[in-house]
Amino acid sequence: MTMTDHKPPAGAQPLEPRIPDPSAKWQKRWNDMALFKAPEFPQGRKYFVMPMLPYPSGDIHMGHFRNYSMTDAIARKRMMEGYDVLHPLGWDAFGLPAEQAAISRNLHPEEWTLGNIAQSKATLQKVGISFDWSREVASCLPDYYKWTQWMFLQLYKHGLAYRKESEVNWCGTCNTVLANEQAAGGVCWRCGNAVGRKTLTQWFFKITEYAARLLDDIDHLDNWPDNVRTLQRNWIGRSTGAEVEFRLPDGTKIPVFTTRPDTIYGVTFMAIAPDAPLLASLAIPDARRAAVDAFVTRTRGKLAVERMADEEKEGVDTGIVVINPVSGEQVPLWVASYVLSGYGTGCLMGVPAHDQRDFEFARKYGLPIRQVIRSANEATSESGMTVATEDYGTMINSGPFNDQVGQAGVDAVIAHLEKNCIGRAQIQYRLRDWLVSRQRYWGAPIPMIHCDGCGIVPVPESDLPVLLPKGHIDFLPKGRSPLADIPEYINVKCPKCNRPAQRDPDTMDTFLCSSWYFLRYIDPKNDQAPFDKKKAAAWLPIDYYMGGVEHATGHLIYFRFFTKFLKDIGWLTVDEPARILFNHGMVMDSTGQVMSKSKGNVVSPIDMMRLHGVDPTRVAMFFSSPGDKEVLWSETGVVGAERFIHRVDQFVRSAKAAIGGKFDPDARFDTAKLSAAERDIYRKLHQTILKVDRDFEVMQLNTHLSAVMELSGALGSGENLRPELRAVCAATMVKLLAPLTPHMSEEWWEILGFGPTIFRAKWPSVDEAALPTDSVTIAVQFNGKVRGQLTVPADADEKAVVAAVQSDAKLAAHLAGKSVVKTIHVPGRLLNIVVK
RNA sequence: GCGAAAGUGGCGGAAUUGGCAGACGCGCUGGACUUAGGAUCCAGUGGGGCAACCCAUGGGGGUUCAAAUCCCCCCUUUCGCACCA
Repeated sequence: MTMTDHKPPAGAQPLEPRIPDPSAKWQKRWNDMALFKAPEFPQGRKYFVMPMLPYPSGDIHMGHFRNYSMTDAIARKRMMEGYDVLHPLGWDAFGLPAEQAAISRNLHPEEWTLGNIAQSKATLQKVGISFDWSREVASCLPDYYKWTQWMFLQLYKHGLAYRKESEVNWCGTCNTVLANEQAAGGVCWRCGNAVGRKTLTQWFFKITEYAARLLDDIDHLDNWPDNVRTLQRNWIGRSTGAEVEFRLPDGTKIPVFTTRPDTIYGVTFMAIAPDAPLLASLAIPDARRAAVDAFVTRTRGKLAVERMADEEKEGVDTGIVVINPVSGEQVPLWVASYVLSGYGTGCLMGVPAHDQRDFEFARKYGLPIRQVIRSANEATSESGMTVATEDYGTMINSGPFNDQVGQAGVDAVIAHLEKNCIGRAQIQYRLRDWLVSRQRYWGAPIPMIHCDGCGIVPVPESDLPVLLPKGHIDFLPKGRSPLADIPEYINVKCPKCNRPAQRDPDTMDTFLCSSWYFLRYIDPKNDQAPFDKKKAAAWLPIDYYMGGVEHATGHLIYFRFFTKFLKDIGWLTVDEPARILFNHGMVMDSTGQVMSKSKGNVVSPIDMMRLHGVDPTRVAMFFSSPGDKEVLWSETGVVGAERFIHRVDQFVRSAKAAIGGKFDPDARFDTAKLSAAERDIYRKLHQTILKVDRDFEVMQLNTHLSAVMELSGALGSGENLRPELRAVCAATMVKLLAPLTPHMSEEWWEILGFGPTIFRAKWPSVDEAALPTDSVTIAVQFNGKVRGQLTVPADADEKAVVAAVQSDAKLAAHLAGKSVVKTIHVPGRLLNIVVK
């Protein structure tokens, strides 16, 4: 990896920006006046805005620049609106790339990480983002990860952290296990390689205990994008149904989950996952033993992607029979590749007539198919079926349940199960517990000790942090944590019995670090607690959280989970962390490729700034598309931005020259005393304020800018305006631009004679009296086609407008020889005359 | 396969949510001023037609006085989930 080169394109002359860039001057002043330093406690109205915690992979790129420029714009507008603003940034500083860098260039991960942080921070300061740097956090520093460990201990104390042996996602490239969310689609989220499986004993968080609340509370996240809410709902995946206890002839229970208890008479086989723990404990008849073992070995050896790619369902008969507790019938138990060990009980009842997967499996192995549901329009015989019928319908061939319909049938079977103690209504979630241990060095050590005598013993809170050992460490992956090979680290005394014991050698998933960092921003220096409860109560929730959709089913679920947990144990007063979530679009290169270091198409904001200045670059980016859509980055757009800024600059200077001395930038004018031209401008000015407010709040900064451009176009040179109005227009335009062009606006504000900073000036408000117009231009349609325009008094009614049409020769011609069927008048918009 | 979103000039994108499609900008064309232009300013710019007008928001149907917007079918693209019983 190389740090971004800041050299101009080959052959280009070193150029001065077209407009002098005042950014350094203002950055220094802001710093000197501590403009962005948030108070400990908000005094008045508060606004907590933040971007998602970035991983410091090198210097920042255009994507970061766009993202932070958006939170910057929000922070600055809120400052002008009088809020106490908290706008912090920190670093998701643990994680694999640092370790990879350590291996490939013999740098300690910490050195590499802190170097990247320093460089990124320097760049962000140069582009003038309004972060309160006094609250910066880095998750890899002991004063931060001490509290990450503390979080782990709280979860453990409350029974939400546990260890279990299971088959887990294993990335052979990264040499570590992965959480389900990080192995979506069977590939590793970081390196993109196929994920394998491995049986290991690992730490898990019982996020499933919060599944219901995480799902239900999505309904209250009104200001989150719908797609994120849908993604989360699907990811958590609630299914309602029943658990049914099938039994072996010897009485051993084989519980299964089903969403269709009404199909229980249609069960013709049972299927168990090859890796289901239950399978190992079953007595398989000798005759079948070898075949079953061979199948299990073969299936379990496959990578997750290979298994998913298998179109054919495969299986083998175990020779075991299972008794249907409702019908009393005996059916064979198969091991089947399509059964997932992690869902439900890892075992299912096969109902081929009414489940497509079971149907395909039954067809392949010649298992019987029995219809037990009759739905409205299907009457095919079992042998003629080509697909399963999964619709609800009337129960048939179902003994005492015959003729029950749909949900009533489901309920009747569940009632029967419960009455006879052979099952119960149940809800299943697709969400799995969160696997949090990682076999790597560069993460927060898991604060647990394994003692032969006492078992698992948590590190006492007073002993935190458990520090990562420094010095010479072999980072080369061996399939176990590098910490396992450091005796000075691993060997400790048991806190309980004081006898020799071992530390847990693993570190935590970095998603833990980022699950609570927003709380640390609130109280970053606290060495007694992760944060102060009163400060948290005052600042939370986050008012505006900005990040990419890619975190919809990972970080954003974990972070909601932590918030709910901390509320439950009395640390927080909110149970949702963020009020507004905004998904920014990506920055792509001009060919539509995502900018990424590995593709080598990263554009550095530094080059752009040097060439064009900070604010023109911001304008070009904001202008190119709305905030939630991607940007295809091209340098051509910046030309328009420069021209626009230049025009505003001219206007501001000439307006100041015309007025000479002091003026009130928020002055109101009596429209009756203005000339017609002035009244039009004054109206335009206030219409612009209205539009800008509306557009800004939905991050449509492209139309925010276009509104101000229109205003600027309408103003022209401004020579036809009285100096007071001309100056107010200049001041207002400068304010409306301030969130987007902070440095230029400060400069203009100073030119206009104000100070010390525009960000303590009042955001413009709309003068309602300026808005009404006395006449409007409306479209005139005949039979829905626009045939002309007409300027009429603003309050003209339909009759008056029709009369105006009749007296307009060109329009009246369309009426000649026709009869009017009807007219539709939309005041201020159009008149449609239907003629025949 | 399932689910979600989106398809508008040469390009980025507007359109108060059913009311003049193409705002604003880039690019392009012409002009002005210039020793010069990657500067600035002015004008033009969806397609067709001398015109009245006609055609245009992926394609095809429909609802409506009126559709980029609502409904149905199809095509394409992007994203998410991938046997969740």
